[in-house]
Amino acid sequence: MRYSQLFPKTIKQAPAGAESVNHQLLVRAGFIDQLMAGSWTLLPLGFRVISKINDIIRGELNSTEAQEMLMPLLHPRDIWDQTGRWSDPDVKEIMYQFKDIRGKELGLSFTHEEIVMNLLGKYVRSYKDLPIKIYHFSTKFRNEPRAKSGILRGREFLMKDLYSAHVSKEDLQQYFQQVREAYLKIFNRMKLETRVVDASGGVFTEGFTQEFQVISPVGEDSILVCESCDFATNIEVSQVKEGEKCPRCGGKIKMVKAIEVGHIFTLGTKYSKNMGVFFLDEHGKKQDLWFGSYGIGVSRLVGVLVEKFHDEKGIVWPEAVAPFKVHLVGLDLDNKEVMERAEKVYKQLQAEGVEVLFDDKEGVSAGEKFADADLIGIPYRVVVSKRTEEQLEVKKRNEKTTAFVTVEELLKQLSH
RNA sequence: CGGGGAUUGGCGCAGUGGUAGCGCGCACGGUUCGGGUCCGUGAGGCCGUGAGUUCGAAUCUCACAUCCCCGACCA
Repeated sequence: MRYSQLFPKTIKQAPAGAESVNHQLLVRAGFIDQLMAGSWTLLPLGFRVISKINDIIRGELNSTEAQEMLMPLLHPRDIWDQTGRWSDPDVKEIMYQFKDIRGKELGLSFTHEEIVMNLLGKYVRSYKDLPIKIYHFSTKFRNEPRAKSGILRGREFLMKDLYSAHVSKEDLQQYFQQVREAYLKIFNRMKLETRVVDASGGVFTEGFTQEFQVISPVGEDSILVCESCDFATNIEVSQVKEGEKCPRCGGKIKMVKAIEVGHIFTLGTKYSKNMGVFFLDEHGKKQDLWFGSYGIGVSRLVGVLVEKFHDEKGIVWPEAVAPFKVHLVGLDLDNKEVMERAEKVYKQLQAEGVEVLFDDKEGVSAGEKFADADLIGIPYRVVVSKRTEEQLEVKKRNEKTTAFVTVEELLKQLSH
């Protein structure tokens, strides 16, 4: 991508009122744009980050034999009535519900348990049809009383939700553990350290759930963590208190703020029973399905990553989720020879499959280009200028030092 | 939904009753050329909306809307 073509360009000043770091930096660097409170456009750069995150999630979930699909966001009331959730006062607070022009009652999706169970009811007959693991990436709508903190809490956001149906509690629990491990890999790949905490299921279930929390001062949840091991628990359900000893290792327990990035639920047979969905076991006997659901807040993750990975100059993306791998900065581009060299490097990198953002603008000072590169936060900054001659000047965003290398050496460095 | 703050060119802001200004950005010319150079010229605004007060309102009053923050509530 040529920077001269990139929409939109960076801006110097954060919008009035933007206080949280992710709000300021993501807007300034041109990753997101606000439509209204809690509602954001993912601009081209932001969308590239989303795609990277989704690819990571997709890869790990597919290796649990889960299958990707896509479900509608506009839901008819009658399916939601089957579990009684349409009229649940807690649900009514967060679900957008309305009538269309014919008077048909519809809701905008804030989750898909009912829709998935309805789908399963059409296709599942036998124990041989199970287990089923299906997921999608889609927009979720939640009528939040208060949208806040940039992209961290919106009224409309992107989420990956996975649903699984099983013949038995044991099989569900086994898959639940498998998803738990997959989630840890997913967050690990984007360099996010998460604590897994037992939590309450809110409007979803009274059953067992676990949250994946990233410790951060902008977090909205308070969790109790052990200073010595990875023990953690949500204060909503905790048996231990701050200052006490860790039940696992005896270390000291302290309270910290954290952001929830994932939540996994064992939902038991409640949905299956309420919606009359069952299967026949090997004795021809009707059995309820064991159901689970598993969510990751994808757009929230973008904000969390910025909160965790930034410095005073801008964002510092972990490589796995960066919108581009290389920010190629051309200086002295009004010099024809330098421009030709920069173009050549740009094309070489592209030919090798390296994702590169090429700052090809003429008449822009070096300082301004460097400031933009720091703000956008791409992992490798590669300079071509009069000074670099036949070499490239490489600097990693998260390091201070620069090095002069050949294109071949750079490609080698990028490949591992 | 309770409390607080904000609303003036694209963005950030100043302007306490007498015909609207600065910085950035943008356009043009020159200058500079490795950390947001400098100089000049120019385009761009029903001062959030509505109702009042006044000879006269960005400025005073009231209502509403929108955004941000703190609570209550939650991927």
